[in-house]
Amino acid sequence: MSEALDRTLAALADPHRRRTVDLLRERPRRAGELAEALGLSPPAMSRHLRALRQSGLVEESHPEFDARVRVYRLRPEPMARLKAWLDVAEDHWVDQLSALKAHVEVKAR
Amino acid sequence: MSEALDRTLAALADPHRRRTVDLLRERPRRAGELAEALGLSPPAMSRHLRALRQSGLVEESHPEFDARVRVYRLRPEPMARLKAWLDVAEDHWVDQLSALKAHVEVKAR
DNA sequence: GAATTAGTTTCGATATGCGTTAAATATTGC
DNA sequence: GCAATATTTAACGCATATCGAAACTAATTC
Repeated sequence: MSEALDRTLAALADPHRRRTVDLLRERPRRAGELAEALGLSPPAMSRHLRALRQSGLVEESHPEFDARVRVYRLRPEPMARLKAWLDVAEDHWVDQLSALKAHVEVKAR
Repeated sequence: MSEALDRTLAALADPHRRRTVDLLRERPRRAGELAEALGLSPPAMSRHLRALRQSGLVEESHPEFDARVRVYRLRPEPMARLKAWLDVAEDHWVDQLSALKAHVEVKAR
């Protein structure tokens, strides 16, 4: 059922990958740009980008002007799914809170 | 800075722990109840619950009627923080989408 | 107070994840 | 064509996570 969610969470669990997502949230970036920003070696960065790609969080594209370069950009679905999962939880918290609130209010009279 | 977020995500990255959170979302539960529901041995469950406790996602309490039993319940803050982080991203998606939309609309004339 | 129950901790084994170095692929520039 | 650039893949070592089994703690029951 929520197999995809597990892979999303696993991908985001690594601090370097989460920072990568933070950077890609601003705009698409080149692999080398990300490596430098995170202080990672190119191989290490490449592996993280592969993990993010396999989780569906990012996608890769080659720019026209230089086919050596690979540009990564975020894909919205995984984050949207995660958000949806959290919102279910949030709804429940709201339920609990409003139930508590109602109980307190009745008691206050 | 977002050290707490990393620990939350690391805790949720394990499928058994995420399912545990799903179960605790409904209501607080005993350790043994969770172990049985997940098909985990008591030691395995205990270790997962410790990880969840250390991440701040759950808290433990002893019920009055039997001090051997340990009841676990969700704590809202970590999920709220995660939700807040996702909402920042969401805002950006909205920006990107509306920018794209505006671009398309102008072009359509 | 002996046996049972609920749960945790420890220990040893296996597996998985991450980083580094070195080599490989592909593309660009001269 | 040859050197340089951008990035990935491969091979290895190290740290960490997880599980099962056994031992342990503490509370309950009879």
